[in-house]
Amino acid sequence: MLDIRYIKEKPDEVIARLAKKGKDAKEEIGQILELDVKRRDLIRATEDIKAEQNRTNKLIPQYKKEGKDVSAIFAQMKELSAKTKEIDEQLKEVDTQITSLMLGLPNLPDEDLLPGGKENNQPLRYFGEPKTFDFEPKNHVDLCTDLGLIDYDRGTKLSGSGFWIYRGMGARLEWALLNYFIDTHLADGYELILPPHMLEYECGVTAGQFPKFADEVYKIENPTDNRSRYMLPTAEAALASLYRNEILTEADLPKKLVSYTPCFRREAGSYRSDERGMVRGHQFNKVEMFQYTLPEKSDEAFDELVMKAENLVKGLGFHFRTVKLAAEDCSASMARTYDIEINIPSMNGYKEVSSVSNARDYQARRGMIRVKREGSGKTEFVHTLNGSGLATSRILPALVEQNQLADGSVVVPEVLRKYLGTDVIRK
RNA sequence: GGAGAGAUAGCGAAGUGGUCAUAACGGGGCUGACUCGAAAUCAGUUUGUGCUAACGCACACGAGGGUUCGAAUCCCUCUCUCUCCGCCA
Repeated sequence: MLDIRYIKEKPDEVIARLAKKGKDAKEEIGQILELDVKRRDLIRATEDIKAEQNRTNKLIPQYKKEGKDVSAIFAQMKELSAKTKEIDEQLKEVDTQITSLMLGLPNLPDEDLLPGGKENNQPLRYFGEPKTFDFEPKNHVDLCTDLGLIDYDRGTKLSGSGFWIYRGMGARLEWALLNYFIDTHLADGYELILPPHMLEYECGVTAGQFPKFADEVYKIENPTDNRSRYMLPTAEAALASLYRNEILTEADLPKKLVSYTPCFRREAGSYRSDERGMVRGHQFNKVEMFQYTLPEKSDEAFDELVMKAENLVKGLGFHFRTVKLAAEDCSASMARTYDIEINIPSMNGYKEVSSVSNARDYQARRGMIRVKREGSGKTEFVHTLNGSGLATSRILPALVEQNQLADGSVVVPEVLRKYLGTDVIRK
């Protein structure tokens, strides 16, 4: 959620910045400003009457004690009460409209982002060299099938298209990756959080998925009660709500958290042909980094998260590039996002394996997550950041493709050997 | 799943229709006094949100609704917590 005071002060700037994200907010901003004036008028009107009600109300016990007639006061009170009720109803309606509009506005992109979409993404740095082969390399679907790492067919049998089964060494490789990620984060002092995999609606609102992007997540409805829950689309949705409606102290920050969860996505669109196999499914495993910081510390935290993600990819021996996303390619909640992309040989080009974002105070405003300042005692919204560290669904395909040998076996990266107990995966 | 009890400030807790929500009382935190320092003692201070240029004003007693001139207090619905029983990895 954006700061309504900022919208009021500089509406044109807000419109211009949102335009960089491809959002034409002219109409909404106009409506918000209009409703805000209306809202404040109503507040003043109802508060004046309430103050009078309170003053009058205090006279009643006094009059009764003195044995005076209170019927005139009762009549007056009744009138005032009717008036406030009427104005309060209008106010509630206006509040609902403003909230709905405010929740619909995406975050402002940082000033230094280029406008527009993917075509304006800027690679910032490259690490290593693309892998070359002196034989015809197989794609990961064939490799994983031949080596018995992934059972695509039976995954589909169990749950339909978009689901696969890790088995044997495949399952162990997956698990080894997750352990490597988590152990690295623990060594960096992050707290491991294992959250529920079903969340209530409010979590989606805070993270920024709801109300606009509700179609992207699975909804669970239980016929015996009428509560809905939503399959967790990313641990970010859980972690962003961890301190919802709480006031933290300065000493609490930064909170450095890491979660492992499966992530469930409807991915309602059609798959692109170059995303076969396990690159895009309805369920995948991800280790997610998350930070709550003081506002002035979030840039620093962002750099830390990017570096951590890069180091994980480096540790696996991948060539990668780090890309600064253009405004429109950042998701709605985020002020800035860097992607780390690796090369999957069969897919020609780079694929995102990590996405690190700074939401600034956007999520904190939606979830009322604040920090109390030590000196002034004032409360302020915290900043939230998240980054994948990492998702396995593209790492594992890339790993088997890049590390394949001519005989169809796959070399295990050094950092994973202690988890897997072998240095080569063979048939 | 069944039965019962509860939800008030960071914590414990009083308050059963107006004058104890400027939230008693207790304890905790912070500041000051005393002290070489500390403990003890004494004094002061300590919720959030909205509106306002400001003084201030309004709102919030788990959430939402209702009754009433007026609700922490009465009624309804929901959520959560605790105790006992049942079931259970």
